[in-house]
Amino acid sequence: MSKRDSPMVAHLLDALEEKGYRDTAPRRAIVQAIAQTEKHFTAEDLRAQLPEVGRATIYRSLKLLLDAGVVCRVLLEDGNLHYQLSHRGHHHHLLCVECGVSEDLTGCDIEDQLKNVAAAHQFQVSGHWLEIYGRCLNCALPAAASL
Amino acid sequence: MSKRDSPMVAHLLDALEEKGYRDTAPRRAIVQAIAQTEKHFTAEDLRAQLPEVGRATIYRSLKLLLDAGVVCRVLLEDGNLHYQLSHRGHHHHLLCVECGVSEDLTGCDIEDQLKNVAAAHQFQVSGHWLEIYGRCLNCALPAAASL
DNA sequence: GTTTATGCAAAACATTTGCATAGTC
DNA sequence: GACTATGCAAATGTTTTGCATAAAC
Repeated sequence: MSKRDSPMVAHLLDALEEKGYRDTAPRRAIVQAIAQTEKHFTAEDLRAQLPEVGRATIYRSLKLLLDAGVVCRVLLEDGNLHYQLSHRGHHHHLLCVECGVSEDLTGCDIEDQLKNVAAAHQFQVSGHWLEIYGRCLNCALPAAASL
Repeated sequence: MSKRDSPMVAHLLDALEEKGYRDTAPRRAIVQAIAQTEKHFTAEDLRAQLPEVGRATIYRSLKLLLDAGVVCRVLLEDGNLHYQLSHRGHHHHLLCVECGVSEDLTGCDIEDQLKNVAAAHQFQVSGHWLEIYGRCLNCALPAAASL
């Protein structure tokens, strides 16, 4: 059970508890850091933010959060994989290439379309991974103004 | 100019030449290894196949081939990035999760659809990355038969 | 002959693991 | 008290870099 934390922090801790993982100080620190950002991040970003937490604990905790489904990986345009807060289940991401803000896109209805395309290649589709890159409102406006 | 090589090998060497890169023995070896597989591969796969070529040369050559647009990166379902032969320009991949065969999918027409979805989030789309996972004909048949 | 590429070894990262200690339940 | 988590350091794996030598043009 989580104490008086922000709703998001409580949600993340609950997800860990549900999986039988213990409520510890380092995990709280990690979860708080994650809850505070709307951007994607790397293990090393977290490490820089939380120098008091050991490297191994950061990597191990990220795996637990992934496993619990409350954090997911996102693929950046340059091929780097980062982490971010996530809805459970299948979804996609809108990633701002300027500021790094990322947003979950639930409700994915391209699967049918993919199945049709793949059928032409005699492929039986079992899944897909889609990332969408662009500019968020804040970043798109200044760019348009300076044209 | 490339000698009597397979058409694909010649195509790859030509792509390098077009960019002003020299025709060397290690590059030929790398290009031949790549031309011979329809699967995705890693730098270390190539290294195992070509022990006579130095590690650095493999990594450097892969970058050149990427830059020349004849090789691209694919994202595996587990988050690993591999390389594969590629059409130039924007395209997607059908990846067989059983045998690793991968096929290019040219003609991508989901951009409009993505723009609509993203507009609802006030995002201005500039690009996307889509990978499709499933089973190729050879792998789908045995699986269906054993049900 | 000038320029570019190679190979090696070392460096730079990123991630994982073993193990003794400390914290949680 | 039993079990799990942590921190550290070391091991592992991957990719990059410096530099002297060799090959291409």
